[in-house]
Amino acid sequence: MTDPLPLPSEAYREPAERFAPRLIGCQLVRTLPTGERLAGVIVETEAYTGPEDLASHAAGGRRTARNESMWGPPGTAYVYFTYGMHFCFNVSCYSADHPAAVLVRALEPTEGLGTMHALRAGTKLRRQPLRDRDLCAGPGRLCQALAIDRSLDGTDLTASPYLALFDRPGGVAEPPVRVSPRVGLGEVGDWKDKPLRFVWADHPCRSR
DNA sequence: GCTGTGATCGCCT
DNA sequence: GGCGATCACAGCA
Repeated sequence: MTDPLPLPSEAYREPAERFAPRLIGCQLVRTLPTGERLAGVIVETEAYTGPEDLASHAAGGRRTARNESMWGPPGTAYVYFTYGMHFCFNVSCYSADHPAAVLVRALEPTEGLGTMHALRAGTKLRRQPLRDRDLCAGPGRLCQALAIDRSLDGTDLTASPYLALFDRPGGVAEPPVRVSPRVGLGEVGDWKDKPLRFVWADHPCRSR
């Protein structure tokens, strides 16, 4: 197998429904201001295809200060805050001025697990010890574990020293991917049922 | 494993 | 003023 290379720029130009499964098995690397590396392999994603997608923050072509990064060039990080306490990390794709993005929902943590545990511990007491496989098993969890917040919104993932994506290593089997409807959506008609969620089948680090 | 519920606040209507 | 691309916990199977 070969060492992981940066995800090539043409990969980001795919439509979200193709880019989302393409990201499964790729590596997300977060470098802290201290220089410490935190990393994980992507095991779960969701596609938000464009203005026609009623579940998207950009449904109907909505463009606001909050979702501006969805409209950025392919490879722009879109980080938003939700439920009063969580961040979610997305990667914009397809083309500039087209609001398509892929939500990264879960990672298998591979580097910096000690720091991830510290970041996830936060201020609240935890009754059960946190298992490694649960460190990044959800969109809010992985942002907390990798110290991703609104300050990274708009980051160019193809050129940032702080946040980067690497391709799957060559010479290893392609991960088995299970496709299903997206989760956590409100009333969005047909779009609720479309198969736009991609999960590494039976991976222990997928979200529940 | 599953289900129900409270927490908490920026953003849009 | 209402709600959300969620999480953790309790209680039950």
